[in-house]
Amino acid sequence: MARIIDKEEKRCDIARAAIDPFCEKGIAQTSIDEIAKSAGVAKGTVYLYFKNKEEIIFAIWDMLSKRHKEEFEKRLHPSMSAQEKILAYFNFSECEKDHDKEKMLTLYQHFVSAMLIDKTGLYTAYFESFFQEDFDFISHCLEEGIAKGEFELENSALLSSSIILLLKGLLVRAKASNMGFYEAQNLLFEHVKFLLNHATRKHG
Amino acid sequence: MARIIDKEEKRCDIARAAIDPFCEKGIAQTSIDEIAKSAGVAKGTVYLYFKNKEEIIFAIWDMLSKRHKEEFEKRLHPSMSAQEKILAYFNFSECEKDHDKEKMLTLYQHFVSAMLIDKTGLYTAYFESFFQEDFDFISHCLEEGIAKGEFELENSALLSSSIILLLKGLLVRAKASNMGFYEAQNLLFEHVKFLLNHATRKHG
Amino acid sequence: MARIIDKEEKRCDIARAAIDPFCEKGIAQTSIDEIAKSAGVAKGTVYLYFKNKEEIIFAIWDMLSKRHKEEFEKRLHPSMSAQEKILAYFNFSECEKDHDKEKMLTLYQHFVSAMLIDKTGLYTAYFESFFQEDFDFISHCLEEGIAKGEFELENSALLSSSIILLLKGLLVRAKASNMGFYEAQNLLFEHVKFLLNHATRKHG
Amino acid sequence: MARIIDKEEKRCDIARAAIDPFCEKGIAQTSIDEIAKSAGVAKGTVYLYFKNKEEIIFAIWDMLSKRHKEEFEKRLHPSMSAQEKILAYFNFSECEKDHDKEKMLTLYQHFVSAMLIDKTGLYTAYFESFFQEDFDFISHCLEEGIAKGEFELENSALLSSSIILLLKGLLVRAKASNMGFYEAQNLLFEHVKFLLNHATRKHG
DNA sequence: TATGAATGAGCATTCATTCAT
DNA sequence: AATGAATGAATGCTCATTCAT
Repeated sequence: MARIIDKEEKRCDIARAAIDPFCEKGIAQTSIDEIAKSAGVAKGTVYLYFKNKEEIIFAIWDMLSKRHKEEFEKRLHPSMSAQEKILAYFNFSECEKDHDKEKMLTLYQHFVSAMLIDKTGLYTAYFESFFQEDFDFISHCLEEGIAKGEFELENSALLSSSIILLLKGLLVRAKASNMGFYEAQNLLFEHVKFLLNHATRKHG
Repeated sequence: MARIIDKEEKRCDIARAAIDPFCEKGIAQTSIDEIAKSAGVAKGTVYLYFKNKEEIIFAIWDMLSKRHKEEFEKRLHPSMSAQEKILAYFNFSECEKDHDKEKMLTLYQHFVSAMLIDKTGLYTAYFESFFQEDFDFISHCLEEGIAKGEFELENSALLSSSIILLLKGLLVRAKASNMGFYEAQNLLFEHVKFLLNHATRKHG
Repeated sequence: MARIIDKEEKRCDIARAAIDPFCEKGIAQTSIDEIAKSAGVAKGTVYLYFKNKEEIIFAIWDMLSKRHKEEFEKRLHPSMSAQEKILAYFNFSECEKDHDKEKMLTLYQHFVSAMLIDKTGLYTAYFESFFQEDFDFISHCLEEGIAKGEFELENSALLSSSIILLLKGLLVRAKASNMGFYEAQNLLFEHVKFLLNHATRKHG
Repeated sequence: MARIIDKEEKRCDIARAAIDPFCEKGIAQTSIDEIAKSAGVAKGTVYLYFKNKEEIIFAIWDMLSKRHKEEFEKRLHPSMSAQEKILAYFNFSECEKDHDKEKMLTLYQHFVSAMLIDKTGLYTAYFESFFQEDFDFISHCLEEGIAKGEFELENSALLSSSIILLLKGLLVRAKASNMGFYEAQNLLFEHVKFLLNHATRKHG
C-alpha cells in the first residue's frame, strides 16, 4: 500500500518537474533528459513511471484540472447565480504566484498545440472528454438558472457550446496578441458575460 | 541567356506541393526534403525560392487567404445584410473538391498549432495581422448594418471579437471532436447566427 | 547501478581516435561521424564526451603537449647548458614510431591552419597560451645561462621570441617544402643553434 | 588581341572582387556565388575564367606579389646596404589605406592556412616557388654585402633561411596574438635586424 | 560570352529509447 | 528500483558545379 502511494507521488513529482521546461521551451523541444534532470532523477527512471512523453503531459493535465476543480469547488456557493457559477468555473486564478499563472496559460497553449496535430488520437480523446465535462457543467448551470427563474433561454446547448468555444478561441487569440494571463482572463470574463447577458432573457 | 522561369509561379508550385505533406504529417514533421520531392525538385531548389520552412508556410497561408478573399468577393453583393456578409466571410467552401476542404481545415489547425508554440514571433505577428483584418471587416459590417437600420447594437467591438473567437475556438473543437469540414462549417454558421441574433436588437 | 566507465579514459580514447582522420583528411574535412567510427562508437556517443569538434581538437592538443612535457622532463638534467635545454625543449621525438612522428607534424600543421582562420577566438586564445608558455621557458633558460656565466646576452626577450618564430615558421616551411619529420626537426635544431650561437657572446 | 587583354582584365576584376569576402569570411567560407556577386557577374561566369576556387586564390596571390615586387623595386636603390635591401623586401606597406594593409595580413594568413592543409600539392608547389624566390633574393643580397665589404658571414644560406622562417613564424604569431598589420610589420623588422646584426660580423 | 536555375551530396547536432549493471 | 552510457535515425541548410538558354 505504502508502495503504491510512493509510486504515485514520485510520478507526480516527475510530472510537476516537467512543467517548467515545457513552458519555457515547449513540449516538443523539451527532452526527457531535461525532465529527468529537473526532477532530480536519471533518464531511465522517467521511463519507469511514464511510457512516453504524452503520458507525462496527460499526468500534468490531470493534476492541473484536479487542482482547478478543487479550487473551483471552494469558490462555489449554492446561493450563486448561474452566471456567477459559470464565471467561477472559468476563473483560472488558482495559482498563488503570478508567475505560475502565466506558466499555466503557456502550458495550456502548448497542450492545445499538441492536440491540434495529434495523429494518435490520444490527445483528441483526452481533450474531448474535457469538452464534454465543461459542456455538461455549463448546461447544468443554465438549466438550474432557468429552473430558479433567473432567466429564460431557448437553446441552452448552443449557448453552452458557445461559451466553451470562447475559451478555446481566446487561448489562440492570447498567443497571437501576446496577452498575459490577466488580460486573457479578463477578456474571457468580458466575452462570457456579454454572451450570457444577450443570450438570456431576464424576467420582469 | 538564362533559363526563362516564372519565379513567382514556381514559388507557388513548391508552396502548393508542401500542402499535402503538411496536412498528412504535420508542419514540424515534414522535412524540406519531402517538400522538395513532393514538388518534384531537388532539396537545394526549395532554398532558391524560400529562405526557410516558415517562408513556405506563410506563402501557403498567403495563397489560401488570397483565394478566400477572391471567392468571398465574388459572393458579396451590396444588397446583402450584415449577417449575410459576415456569414459569407466565414464561408470557407472555396475548394471545389471535398477532399481539399478537409485538407484546408487540417492545414488551418496545423498553422494554429505552430503559432501556439512559436518562439520566434514570426507566426504570432503574422496571425495577429489576420485577426486585425477580420476584426476590421466584421466591425465594418456591423456598423453598416446599424447605419442601414438593420439592427441596434451597443458594443460592436465586443461582438466582432466574439465572432472571431468562435472561429478560432471551433478550429480547436473540430480537432478534439474529430469533425469534418462540413460539420465544422455548419457549426460555425450556427454559432455565429446564434450570437448575432442575440447580441443585436431588431427594430419594430 | 550504472555501467562502470572511466569517463576520462574514454574521452582520451575518442580524442586519440580522431588523430588519424584529422591527419589524413584535415580537421575541417573530418566529420564527427568519421571520428565516431574511428573510435568504434556511435556518433551520439562522441557528443556525450565532447560538446563539439573544437573540444576534441583541444583535448588532443592537451594530450600531446602533456606527453611532450613529460618526455621533455625525462630528458632534462640540471647539468645541461641553456642551449641543451632549449634544444631538448624543441625535440619532438617523443613518439616511438616514425609513422607517429610524421602524423604529429601533420597534426601540428592542421592545428595551426585551423587557428589561422579561426573566427571564434577559441583557437587563438588557446595557441596564445602556448606561445606564452614557450616564451617563459626559453627566457628562463637564457636568464639561467647568463646567471651561470655560460654566455652574455643583451636582449633575451627578442632572442626567445625569435626562437619561437623559427619553430612556427618551420612548420609552414615544412609543409611547403614537403619535408618529413626528421628533416624538419633537424632543420629546426640547426636554425636554433645558429641563432643561439650568434646572438650570445661566449666568455673568454 | 584586344580580346585577350579584356579577358585577362576581367579575370583580374573577379579575382580582386574575391579579396574582400575572402578576408572577411575566410577562403573556405566564401562561396563562388558571393565572389560572383561581389564582382557583379553571374556565378557561371566565374567558371568561365577560373576552373575552381584555388585558381582564384593563386590569381590573387599573383596580383599581390606582382604589386609587391613593383613597389619594392621602386624603393630599391643601388646605394642601399644589404640590410636595407632585405628590410625593404620585407616591407609590405604597399597598400595606401590602412584598412587594406590589415586585409592583406589576413589574406596572407588565409593563404598559409589553406596551404597547410592542402592535399592537392597545388598550394605547396606554389608556395615553395615563393620560398625559393625569397631565398634567392636574400642570399643574393647577403653575398653582395659580403662582396661590398659590408660584413663577414659564414653561412649565408642558413641566415637567409632563418630570415624567411621569421616572416612565416610571425604570420602565425600575429594571428594567435591578435596583432594588427603595423605591430606585425614592426616586430618583423625588429627580428630581422636583430638576426642580421648578430649573424654578421662588421669590419674594423 | 554570359547567365542563373537546378542539382544533391555532405554534416553537425539532438534525443527518445534501450539495457547492462 | 534506479542508473546513465550508448545508440543511430533524422533533418535543415550550404555550395561547388553543371548546363540549357
